[in-house]
Amino acid sequence: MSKELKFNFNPFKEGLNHVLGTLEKDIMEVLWKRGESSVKDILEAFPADKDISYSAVITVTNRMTKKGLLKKRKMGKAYLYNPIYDKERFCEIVSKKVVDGISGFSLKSAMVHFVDYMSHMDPEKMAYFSKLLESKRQKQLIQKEPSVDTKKR
Amino acid sequence: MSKELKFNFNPFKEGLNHVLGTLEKDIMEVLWKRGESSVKDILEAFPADKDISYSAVITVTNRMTKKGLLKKRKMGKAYLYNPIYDKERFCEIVSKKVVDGISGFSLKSAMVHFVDYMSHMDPEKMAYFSKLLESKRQKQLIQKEPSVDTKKR
DNA sequence: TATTATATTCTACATAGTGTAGAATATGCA
DNA sequence: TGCATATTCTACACTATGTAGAATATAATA
Repeated sequence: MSKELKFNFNPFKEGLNHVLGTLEKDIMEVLWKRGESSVKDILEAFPADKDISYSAVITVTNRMTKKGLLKKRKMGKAYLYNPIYDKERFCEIVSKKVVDGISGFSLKSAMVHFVDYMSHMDPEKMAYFSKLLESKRQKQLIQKEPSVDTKKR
Repeated sequence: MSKELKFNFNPFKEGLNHVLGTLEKDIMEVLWKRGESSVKDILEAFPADKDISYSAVITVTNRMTKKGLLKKRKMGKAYLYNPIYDKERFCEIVSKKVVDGISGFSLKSAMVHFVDYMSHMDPEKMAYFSKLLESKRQKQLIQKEPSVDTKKR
C-alpha cells in the first residue's frame, strides 16, 4: 500500500533525466547496476572525477525513499538502499502514466503525433504497432459481438 | 525567432494543469476566450469569488510573456496581453513534444500503453487510429518500393 | 566498557518554477 | 500639473532538486 510513485515528465531532457534529476539518475543507475548498496558503495561506484559529498548522496537517497523510488534496510551500522522497481518496470510506469496523461489531454493529437513519430523510424516499428493494434481490436470485437439479439432490435 | 516554448508535463494533474500552474491556466483560459486583454480585463473575467490581486496577475502574465506564452503591447496607459498560440495550437505543441519525448524514452512501452489506453475507449477511436496508421504505412511503402533493383539484390 | 571510526540526521543554502501581494515608481489623461 | 491607475520591484511562501557542514548516533573494537 506504499504511496504511488510521483514524478514530472520534462520533455526537454533525455532518457531518465526526463523524470529524474541528475544526481537522482546517477544514483538510480548505480543501484540498478549493483543492486542493494550503501551510500559508500554508491559513492565508490561514481566515476573518480565526480566529486559529490557523502551527505549529498544520503540526502537524495532519503528523499527518493520518501518519494517511493527506493526502500532501505539497516545492515550493520549503515543502511542499504534498493530500487523498488527495476529499470524496466520503472520505465513502464513512467511510460504508462505519461501516455495516459497525454492521451487524456488530447487523444487525437497524441495519436497523430505518435504515428508521425513512428513514421520517421523504421517501418518495422509501425508494422509491429499495426499488428498490436489489430489484435487488440479483434479481441474487442469478439467481446462485443457475441451479445447479438440479447437486447433491443 | 522567439525562444522555444518550454514546459513540464505533470502526469498527475488534469487538462491544462498538466502544463500550466493554476493561475497561469486561469489567465490563459481568459485570454483564449476574450482575446487580447489588460490585467484589469483578466481580473474582471475571473469569477467574483476568486480573490486575486492585480499584482499577482501582472506578475504571472509577465512571467508568461518571458516564457514565450504571451505577447504584450502597450495600449494607452496599460498593456494588453495576448496568447502567442491559440488553445488548439498550444495543445498541439504540448502533445507533440510529450509524445516525442515519451516515444524516445521507450517506444515499445509507449506503443503498448497507447493501444491499451485506446482499448479502454470506444472502438471508433481505435478504428480511426488504425486507419491513420495504415495510410501512413502505405505512403511509406510507396516512398520506399519504387527503388527496387537500384542497389544490391 | 570506553574510544573511535563511520553513518545518519539536521540544518541550511543555492537554483528554478509558481502563487501571492505590498511598496515604490512611472505614466497618461483631465 | 495633479491624480488615478498601471507597472515594476521586491519579497515571501511552497515545492523540487543539488549540495554539504555540523551535530549526533551507533557499531565495532581496543
